[in-house]
Amino acid sequence: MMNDFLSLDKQLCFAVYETAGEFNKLYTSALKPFKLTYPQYLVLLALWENDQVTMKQLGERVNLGTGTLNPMISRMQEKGWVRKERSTEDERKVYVALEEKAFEEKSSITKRVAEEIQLCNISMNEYGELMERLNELHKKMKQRSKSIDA
Amino acid sequence: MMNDFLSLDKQLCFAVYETAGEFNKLYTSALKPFKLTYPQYLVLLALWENDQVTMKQLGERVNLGTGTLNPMISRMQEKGWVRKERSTEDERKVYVALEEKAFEEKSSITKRVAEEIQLCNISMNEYGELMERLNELHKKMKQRSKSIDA
DNA sequence: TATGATTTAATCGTACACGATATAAATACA
DNA sequence: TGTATTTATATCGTGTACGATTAAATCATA
Repeated sequence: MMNDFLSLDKQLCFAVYETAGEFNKLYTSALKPFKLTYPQYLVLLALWENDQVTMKQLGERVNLGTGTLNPMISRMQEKGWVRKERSTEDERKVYVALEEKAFEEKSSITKRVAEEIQLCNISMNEYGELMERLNELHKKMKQRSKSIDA
Repeated sequence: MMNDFLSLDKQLCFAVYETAGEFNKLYTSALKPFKLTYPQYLVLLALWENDQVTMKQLGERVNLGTGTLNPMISRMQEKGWVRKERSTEDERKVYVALEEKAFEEKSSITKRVAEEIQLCNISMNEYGELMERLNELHKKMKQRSKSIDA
């Protein structure tokens, strides 16, 4: 029983690890024409939904700490996707805002990504099922890490 | 229809990304006492199954290129987990072999990891289901990336 | 209102991760 | 035999990722 569990766990951690890697490669190739990386695209997705947020809020949305996010946003700023604006009311806060370029290119970027994904022939059903189960797992893992912190 | 697809995709890539991140954190904390990282543990898992393989073979098993694997194996060598041995028959090849330490600590490492995982209260059923679906997806994504290369 | 605690960003050190390039050994074959 | 191609590993540059530390602004409260 314990052994079954261990062996399943071994397989699952490989599966998650490798699937994440494949996603990375897939998106990397789709995003290459735009000179965007996969994590940068995830940040854009978050910002397209909700612009003008602080670094902290953005970090919570994409699950990244300041040590990762800060240099990444700086690079995106240099490439003209976003700008940082320090709040005048509370000078600790820095707001991240989308630049015109990010709005203009939104539809070509998402279109390109969708085309690439569809090459994988994944059905909507498969997609939905997998995601539900991933989210269940994700939720449990987050619960654990929170209870550890406490 | 296209929009449903796009929105599902967006959610799925987030879900995979974040779940991979949570796995990383979970294993990182479980492996800390052994001074192992999560990718290093995956390499050990592969080597416990099959020792004495070349860098190339190992890279295929864990889905990592030489640019990632080589410095990682060097670090693991410095810490006494493995050793590199250049083949005398074909001097291009380098075999990776486990050191005694890796055999000795195997059971305490896997035990520690299993304990940590069980804190998440994941049932065997959930585990198995999720993995099957991940593997389906993974297979399709690999097919795609292979057909691109060709 | 001074000051200690909290909040927010930025920086630092270590370790992946990948594609591109370099190097050297082995093989193919004209 | 000699040269071109292939194969295996190593290195390089860029970009995540994370925990720990630093620094500055704000807040709480004595």
